[in-house]
Amino acid sequence: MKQKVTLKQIAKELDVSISTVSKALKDSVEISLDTRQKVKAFAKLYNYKPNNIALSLKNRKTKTIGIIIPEIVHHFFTTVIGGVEKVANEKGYNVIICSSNNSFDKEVINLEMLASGSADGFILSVAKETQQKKDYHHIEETMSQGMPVVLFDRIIDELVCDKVIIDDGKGAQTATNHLLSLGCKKIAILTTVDYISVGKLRTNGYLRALRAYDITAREDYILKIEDIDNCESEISDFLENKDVDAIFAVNELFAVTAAKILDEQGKKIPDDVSIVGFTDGILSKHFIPSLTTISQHGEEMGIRAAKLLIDKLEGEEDVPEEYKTVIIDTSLIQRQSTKK
Amino acid sequence: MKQKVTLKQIAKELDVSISTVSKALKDSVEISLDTRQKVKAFAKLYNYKPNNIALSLKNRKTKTIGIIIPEIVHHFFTTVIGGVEKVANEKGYNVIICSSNNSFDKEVINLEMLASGSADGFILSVAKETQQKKDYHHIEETMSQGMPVVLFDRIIDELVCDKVIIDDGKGAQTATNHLLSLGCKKIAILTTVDYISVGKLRTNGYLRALRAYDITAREDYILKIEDIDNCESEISDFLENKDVDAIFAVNELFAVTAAKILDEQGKKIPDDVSIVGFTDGILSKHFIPSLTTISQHGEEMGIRAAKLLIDKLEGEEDVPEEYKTVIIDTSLIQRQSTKK
DNA sequence: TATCCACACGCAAACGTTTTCGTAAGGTTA
DNA sequence: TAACCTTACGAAAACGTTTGCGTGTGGATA
Repeated sequence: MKQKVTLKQIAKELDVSISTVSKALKDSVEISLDTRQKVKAFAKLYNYKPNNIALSLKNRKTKTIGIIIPEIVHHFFTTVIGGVEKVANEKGYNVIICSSNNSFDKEVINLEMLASGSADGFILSVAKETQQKKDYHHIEETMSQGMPVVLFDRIIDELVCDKVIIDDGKGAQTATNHLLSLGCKKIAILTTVDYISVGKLRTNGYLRALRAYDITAREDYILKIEDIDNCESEISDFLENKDVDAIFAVNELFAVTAAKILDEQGKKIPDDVSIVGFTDGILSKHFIPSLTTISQHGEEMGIRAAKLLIDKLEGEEDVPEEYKTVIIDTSLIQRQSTKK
Repeated sequence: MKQKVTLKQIAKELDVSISTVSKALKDSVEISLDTRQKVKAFAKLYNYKPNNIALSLKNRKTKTIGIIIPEIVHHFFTTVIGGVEKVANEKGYNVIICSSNNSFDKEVINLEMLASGSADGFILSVAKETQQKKDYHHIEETMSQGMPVVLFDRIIDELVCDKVIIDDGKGAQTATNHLLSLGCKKIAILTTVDYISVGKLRTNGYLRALRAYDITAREDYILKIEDIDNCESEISDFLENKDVDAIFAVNELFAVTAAKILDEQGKKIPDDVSIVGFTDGILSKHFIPSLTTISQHGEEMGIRAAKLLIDKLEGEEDVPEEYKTVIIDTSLIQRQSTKK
């Protein structure tokens, strides 16, 4: 088992100094051609690779981006990661991914861990618990130590930093408008509790769309689901004996669950009830009927977030602070769950 | 913007030496109680956190596990990651995730990058291209440098290291047996091309099950799909005018795509055709009808892989090399796509 | 008073790099 | 031959830690 070879070892073998080896490998003119070639040959033979840790310590940067997301087993977030990776790799950055599992504590731990030397900056979507607690000290602290942070999707208005979001309200409005334009009048919404920022925004968009059509929103058409894991029974209770002709669901799971329940009730989609979801994931695409949905363009979000972050990382040190909020366009993908 | 505070700075402020600060923070008896308290108070005030990079360099270990997977936007792999994270976090390890995007080159780059200082060991599932090329020098090299590697799912028989797999053949056999026991006689299989190890193993399991039932396998009941992105048309062609009463698909996507096509052909599931899939993902669970499938227990795989790796990392240095192959049990999850 | 021992702390090396600066040897110029 | 310039290399600092060991101070002991 040959251990990793270091400059020191090469230097010893070749009976030159460490600095000579380092310079030779970098093709410095300070070193004679002869020595350069000898060193390089030796390095190649022993498969020398500079130690990243040492480089990080020396350069005081890691060339690594930290991503912290609420869930790793989640299609939307993974598409965002995909986008980040794309840009990061192009620019020679590595990516560390951690999941907070929607726990505030784990978010804090992960952030502090990565912040103490492992990453130069962060792309993050905050945990549910964090949004609930409204405690952002860990993020503020990270920024105040000079590490840029880009928030995406589940952002925090109070925090001054770069952000990448979709216009959740507008997306929801588009979805609802689509249903209205199809002639639907009794449109229910399946949404989340209010402390989830995106849930609230989407609910508002739904309400706005109704208002624009002079339709009075009805309390009993709004279901704020508490426990996602148990959404089936909540939705089932909600839909029982309810006379709706359309459903707007703020995520995929709610949409397909509703579809399933309607199916069991003997209702036809889209003939009896139309459904529009949010997030263009695998479920929407492959479900029968396939679901009309609002695409969030996750990969694009990742790309933009990564670019913003890298710009900050590679930008001038003392350029006046300037923070951007990028709003990614959503788009309606029309499929089978809404009639033409 | 207060920069990160270091031992040196604290030492300077308090007019003591760096070592005193370090020891004080560690509650060393060498340092007087008085000084200790002073240092700690100051450190807390300035929110001192030891620099991980420096620690890694000093200790020659990073307390980080590298995961390299073929795809990040993939339910099964993310569940594995979930399992790895669970164990890793318990044991104080960090996790770096990279995706090879099924490209050999990217796999090599990622591995070399992480191997040069960023991670102590690896958990990896190889890229399609790597299986095709049969070039494993990068993995061998990593191991020869003393970094343990645990392979999972898409493993490489030739490589001597820890492995975590499911018994793909047995799983496929279970699936096929299930169909046979329901009285199905004309069972088709939708599988991948042979160089994907798990695809081949599953195909073999299918064949074995048929043989045990004294049913001769028919070439025209076997579809080896080349291009996953284009599976719909391949499956559609395959299924046209084909008189089958059951389908075993080696993954979720093939299963639902087949279901969709059958639906369009006016065939009822499970009455006309039964379907069994592989991988218990979101699609299988939420599809209508929900799919009977073989669960791979991804999280469990992750947990076992992480444990194996950490055991190696924390084990004695010169204990005789010993490698384990853990086989995770698969299980049949019976749902609506196969009749009772 | 000379010796010894705790006590409390500092020095320095080490981890693997990069880079600035210094310098010896040899050659060129005046 | 003295002054100078190249060429080719080495020494050392720096990044932030940890830790073994050395050491000055003061008090206790003989």
